[in-house]
Amino acid sequence: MKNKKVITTNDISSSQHIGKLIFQLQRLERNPRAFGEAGTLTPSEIHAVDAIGEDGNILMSQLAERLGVTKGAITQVISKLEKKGITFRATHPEDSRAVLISLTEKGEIAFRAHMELHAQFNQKLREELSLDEIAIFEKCIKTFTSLLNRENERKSK
Amino acid sequence: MKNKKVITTNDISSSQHIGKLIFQLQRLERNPRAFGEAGTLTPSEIHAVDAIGEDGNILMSQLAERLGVTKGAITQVISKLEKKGITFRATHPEDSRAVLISLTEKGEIAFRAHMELHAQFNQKLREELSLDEIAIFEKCIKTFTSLLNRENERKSK
DNA sequence: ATTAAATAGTTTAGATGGTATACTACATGT
DNA sequence: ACATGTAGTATACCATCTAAACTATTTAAT
Repeated sequence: MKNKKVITTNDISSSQHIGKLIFQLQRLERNPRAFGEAGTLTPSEIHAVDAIGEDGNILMSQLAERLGVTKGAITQVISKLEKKGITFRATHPEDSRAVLISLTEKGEIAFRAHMELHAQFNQKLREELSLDEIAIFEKCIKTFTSLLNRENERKSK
Repeated sequence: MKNKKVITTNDISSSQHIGKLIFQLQRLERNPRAFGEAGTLTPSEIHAVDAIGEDGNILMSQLAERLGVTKGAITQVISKLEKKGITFRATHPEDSRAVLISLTEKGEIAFRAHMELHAQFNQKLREELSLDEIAIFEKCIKTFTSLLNRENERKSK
């Protein structure tokens, strides 16, 4: 039987906060969600919708790059979205191998519902934090992310 | 063909930073990793090791609660860890239904290697951010997490 | 004491989301 | 013209989770 904390240094506390953040993020990323008239979409589906929505239309391979997954994974998620009537494929006019993905009307609804969700979340955050705090928060997130990115790059070599 | 940004408000930028953070976190959470002599563990395995390591020993159901998954999921991950020689089961002395999980020597090695990884990461973060910034960062993370938590709770009702 | 209900953990089928690999079809450079 | 490269797809497999049915044990009610 041990004590709860074997090592006690001031860096543990920040780890704990970040740990809880990761916990909640993962929890959020595990469940499907309803997007208005567009119906229920899984996390990976809405991520794809988000990327397509921001670009207007996008190649399969660009989507793979952007979401950090293989082309095979994209084929699967797009096929599901197509079946749900959220996206549609079109052959690229100058390269018949390439496939351009776009949002249907229903897809646009899902996209806007998702944007709205984010906007609401950001507003809640602004209600609880000052502008200065948010500015620093963003800087820290950027630093944190680039450290994480370096970590991920290092590992994938 | 649309413009890259349909809507441009100042809350978009913070979304983008957070989006990238989530992207990198998920990327990190997708790949197994080597923990010294203890061998390679998948993300969910090291999460379990972490929780057990901090408590010394823990019941299956406590572990499920702590990791935010069902008991069935815990049974599965612990069975894998046991097969790898990282953890072992013991019957609770006062309730023969209950099972206490503990780390083996090898499990302790994995736990310490993981702690070390976190400590190194925190140190890098401290090199790039001031103490004041870190303090605000932690406050923001806490706020952000509790908002996320509320969101998750709302949904699971 | 008996018995019903609650609780701890396990098992298993199926959902989700990813990879690796082999494949088809098309494009491009020499 | 032909070898090589590239875009996307299909498929087998892996990791992780849930839900639901199950066993075994404990607790509570009468």
